Amino acid sequence: MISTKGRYALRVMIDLAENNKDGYIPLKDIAERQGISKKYLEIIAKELTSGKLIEGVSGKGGGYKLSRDPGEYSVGEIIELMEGSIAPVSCVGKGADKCPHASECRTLPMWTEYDNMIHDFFYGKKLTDLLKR
Amino acid sequence: MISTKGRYALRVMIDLAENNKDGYIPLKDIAERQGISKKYLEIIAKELTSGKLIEGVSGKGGGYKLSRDPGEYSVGEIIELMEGSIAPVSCVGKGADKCPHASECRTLPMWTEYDNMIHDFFYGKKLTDLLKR
DNA sequence: CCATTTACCTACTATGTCAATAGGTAAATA
DNA sequence: TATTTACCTATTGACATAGTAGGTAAATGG
Repeated sequence: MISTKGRYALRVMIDLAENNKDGYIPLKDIAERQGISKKYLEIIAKELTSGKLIEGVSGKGGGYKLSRDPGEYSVGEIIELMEGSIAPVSCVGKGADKCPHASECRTLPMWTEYDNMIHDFFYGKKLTDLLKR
Repeated sequence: MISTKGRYALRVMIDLAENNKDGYIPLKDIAERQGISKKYLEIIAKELTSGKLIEGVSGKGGGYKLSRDPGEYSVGEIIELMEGSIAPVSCVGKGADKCPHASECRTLPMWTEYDNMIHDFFYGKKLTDLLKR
């Protein structure tokens, strides 16, 4: 299950991409447009910032903006940053804990296949694919 | 993330399929072969039973057996029974709570596409595809 | 017939994650 | 210099996960 954090982060990125004309965009505006608590968005924006996906400046006229062109973001990297990992089971993916029974496991090949499918799906999708057309 | 319950359930089904020669198989045997707590397996077997995927009889010589031919099971129905739903987000799938912004949502089409992909993957896989060859 | 084996039942618990909220401080500008 | 903004730490209630504990009921092998 993809949590609200991941989903909200995606909506923040989309909002920033669709309203990128006038410099920095304050969280207050995004919160109002998206109907999400500003306080909760602060947590999300913080993580997006430390992951170098967006940039923020304080003070009047400040806010956030994308640090790259919208087409340069994959949905996968956004979700993976927020969720930690997209892996469907602990036996596969990034920090796979190398189960000792891996060689004779009946289900591991399926999980691996599944993990690859998910990875391809989300890394194939770009932020621009989600914008209003 | 697919929980241990779903994964263990799958291993129970595989174990039953691979050892179906001699009638009913006691949980004790499965627990030993699979290295899973018998107590925990009881919970899983109970749910598999109430979902009509397996059948159990009490007493000496009792245990569990598959209620159908292994080829008649899809991995999807096993996981869905244990996890409740495979839906990746609350906006799609079985009990989708029909978000009021669905019509203008930028991300819903992607979640729907993702949900369909997952569904096809797991319902396309049969229990026999996981057995030792 | 009875001891043993098995499923089946209810309850409990420790740990962790999720989805926020609360109440501030620091920075930048109009 | 007042206001607006990001940024920081801490806390909370609800829920799910991954089991454990301690029994009762059913069926059979001896």
